[in-house]
Amino acid sequence: MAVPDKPSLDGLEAKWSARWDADGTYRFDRSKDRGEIYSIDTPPPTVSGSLHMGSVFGYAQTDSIARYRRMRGDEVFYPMGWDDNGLATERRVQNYYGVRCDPSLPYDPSFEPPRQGEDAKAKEPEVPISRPNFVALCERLTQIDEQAFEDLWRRLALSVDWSLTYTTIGEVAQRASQRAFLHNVARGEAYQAEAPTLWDVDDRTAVAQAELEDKERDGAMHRVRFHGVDGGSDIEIETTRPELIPACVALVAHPDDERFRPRFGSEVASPLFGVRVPVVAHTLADPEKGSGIAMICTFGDVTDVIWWRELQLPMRSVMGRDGRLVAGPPDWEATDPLAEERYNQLAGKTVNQARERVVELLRATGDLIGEPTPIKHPVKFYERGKRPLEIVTTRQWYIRNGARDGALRDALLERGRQLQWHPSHARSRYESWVEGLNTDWLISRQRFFGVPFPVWYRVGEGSEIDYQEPLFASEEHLPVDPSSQAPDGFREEQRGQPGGFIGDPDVLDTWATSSLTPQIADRWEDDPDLFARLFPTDLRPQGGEIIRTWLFATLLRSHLEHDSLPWRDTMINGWVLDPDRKKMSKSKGNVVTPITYFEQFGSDAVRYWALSGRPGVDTAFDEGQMKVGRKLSIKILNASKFVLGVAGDTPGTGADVTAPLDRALLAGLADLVEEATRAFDGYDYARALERTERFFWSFCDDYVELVKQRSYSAETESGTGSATAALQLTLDALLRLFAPHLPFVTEEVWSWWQEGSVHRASWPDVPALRAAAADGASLVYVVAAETLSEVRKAKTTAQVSLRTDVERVVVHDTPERLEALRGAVDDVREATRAQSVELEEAETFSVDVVLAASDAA
RNA sequence: GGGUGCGUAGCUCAGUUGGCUAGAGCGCUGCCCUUACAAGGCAGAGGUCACAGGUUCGAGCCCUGUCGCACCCACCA
Repeated sequence: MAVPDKPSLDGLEAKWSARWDADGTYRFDRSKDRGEIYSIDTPPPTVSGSLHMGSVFGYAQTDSIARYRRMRGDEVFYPMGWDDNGLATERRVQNYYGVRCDPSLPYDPSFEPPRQGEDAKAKEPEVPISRPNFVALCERLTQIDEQAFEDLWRRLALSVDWSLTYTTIGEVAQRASQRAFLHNVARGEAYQAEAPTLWDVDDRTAVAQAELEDKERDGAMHRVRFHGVDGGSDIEIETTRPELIPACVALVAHPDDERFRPRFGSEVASPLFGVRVPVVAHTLADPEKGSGIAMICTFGDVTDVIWWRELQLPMRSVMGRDGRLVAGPPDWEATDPLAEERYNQLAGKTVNQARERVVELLRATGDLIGEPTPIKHPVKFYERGKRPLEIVTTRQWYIRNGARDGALRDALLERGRQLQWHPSHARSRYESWVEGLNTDWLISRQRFFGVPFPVWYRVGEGSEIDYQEPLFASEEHLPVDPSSQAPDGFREEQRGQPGGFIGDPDVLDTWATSSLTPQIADRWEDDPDLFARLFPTDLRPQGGEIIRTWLFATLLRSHLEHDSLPWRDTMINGWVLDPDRKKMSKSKGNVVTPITYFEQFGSDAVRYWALSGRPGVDTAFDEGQMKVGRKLSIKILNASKFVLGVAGDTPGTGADVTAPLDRALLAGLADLVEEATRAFDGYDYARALERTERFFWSFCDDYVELVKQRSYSAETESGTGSATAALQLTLDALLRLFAPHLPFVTEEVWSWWQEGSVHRASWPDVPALRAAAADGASLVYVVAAETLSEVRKAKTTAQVSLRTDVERVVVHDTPERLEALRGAVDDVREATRAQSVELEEAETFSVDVVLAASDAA
């Protein structure tokens, strides 16, 4: 293809993405051995909403690494996955279609959703539909969303092999998730337990520690009187949750607290309900807080759970799974009709309603001391939740994660040290998370769109369910759906019948699938040959905010299943900040959609912005950087057009590089390649880009200007062949160096004069450049460029055109630098349009410029 | 309470073994239609490198402390 007269960026994205797809440019060759392969464990984006610049930011960075490794000769395994299972999708489906899943409803084969589209948000009540109908809608919408994501990624030029794409709800992922779970069970790493659990009352599901988020909320501190009994005096406590007084099981103070020491072992009676509770001691009670003594309820917060467990207190739960107080008082042992009547005023109320009522009652009985004091305090939320979490007792599945096992915890910390973190300090976030784990990983969710547990339970003759000995699916049948399939040895008709079975109704935490992305993408036991060529993988790129979830969980699963790290390196990308330095997020309403920026500046320009962000560093969203990227791309087009115009569009001019200036350029180019290589090997795509860009601008401004006249000359003249050879060699290398960052424009220029794709070309070869540079000394180029710059400055100061003729240029400099300049003095004379260039020794560098007589000042 | 990162030109940021007058881009100002590029090019102004000590011949870079910002972790009644 020839060099166009008027090069342009328009249409490059569509043209080249189609070509790459047709040519299979990024196709993975699975016949390669492990040692030849560079495998990437790509983050599967959550396909539950709009696309934002944060995704573009991190994925572009990963892609630059993939492209670099490919050019270095590695066979790059770079798949894409879609994380479509889980609550995020369910929420989106609810809003999008105006429906709600009610598992008690029967399947309706002719169901069509009442509405469609996000803006239809929840004016009308949601229509309840069956679980199979709901799951079908989830599948329908995720397919639409996944296509939109793929289009975006293609526009961004992610060099993934699209034939490798997986989804976290897909069959491969389900099989891997269930298999890994069964292995965990077999090794005793997964277990079920009935225990107090953090519970989201809106989504009606248990949530795990990793999904918690503290939020500052307005609250009020209530000072409340507990009544002395058996001759003891009253005790005042402070609480933010007076509605839980009926769930109170004890008061607790620090064992060394002299104020309460005499009371330990005695009892007090709760206000309103008159329930006798013991006064107990525990070191977690803080004498500084409140009145120094706290009430323990089942359960107000996670500290209550610890006290309850360690002090072996009774259970008096009042919180329902719907976030309302349950009907009828808890087991108070001694029941008082008045107390019962008071409790019944609270039953069925939400937390806030119950709190109000309790305060009224306390005020009436005189047990509220003073008025409630407004405070701000942190409250635990599910990270995507609207209301605070409650704690209810439920049966759940867990995987051991080191929270209760020091040896496992130490092993995981050691794994963290074996992993290569980029940047290295990202590891501290992992370590503080592992060190702070306080519960095993709760992996069951009371939700619908997810991977089911491959588990059934026997139903006894009296219809009681036997949770003690679950029936597990056998591995050869995976994936299974226990809600529609019967366990071995049973028939479907026995479902729910005495002597029959029931399926486990829960689904796995989405992270219990996502934590297996290496096994899913690499096809694990489905394709052991492929797995052996890919696992453990080379790179895990991801955001820092999911170190505690995705990274930790993946490392844990790999440690348990394979006794190895899942990857060798991890690259942690930063946040995208809006211009006000706030993290961009949908909830803050400050996100911008990438597509408008692709259209306005071009994909390469958007990538340029993303790849200017240093590894791991939070980076401001900056249109200015995109403008710069666009300018750079256009400059590459034009400079290439010039080079190929004078040097010809046939690669390899055959001439030797002989001129000192040309050799100096190539010596500098070799240095650049070494530096860019070192940067990329350390995952510093930004440094590689910055250095390459700097060299390129100098090449355009200085070198091209210096050799312009010489390269225009007829082939026979001395030095012409040297210049054109150097120009070609440099353009060739620069296109390769820019290719990982700016895939479209480099491919376009490459196509003007080279065979194949630049993205399958090799990374520039330093020894070859050194050989071509021969004795080249960078100083020649440096001094020549500085001299040229001084002359330009003189002309600018004189307010004359740069093509104005110059009578005389006198360069004052040290002998060493003058000697260097001597090799390029003809080029300097031509470029400055000077009649003569004279060199005079001096202590420091300076240039006298005498403009032509007619223009001279 | 513990931890991590960051504080360099009006703005966004480079500055990797401590080394000559601290850099880039944007923005601002001025000049130039130079046969690759006017949706461009060239040049200029602009900085007590948060602050205070210390190590060193020499510190933006190393050490100590202080202040500020962001984030992470934690049993916050």
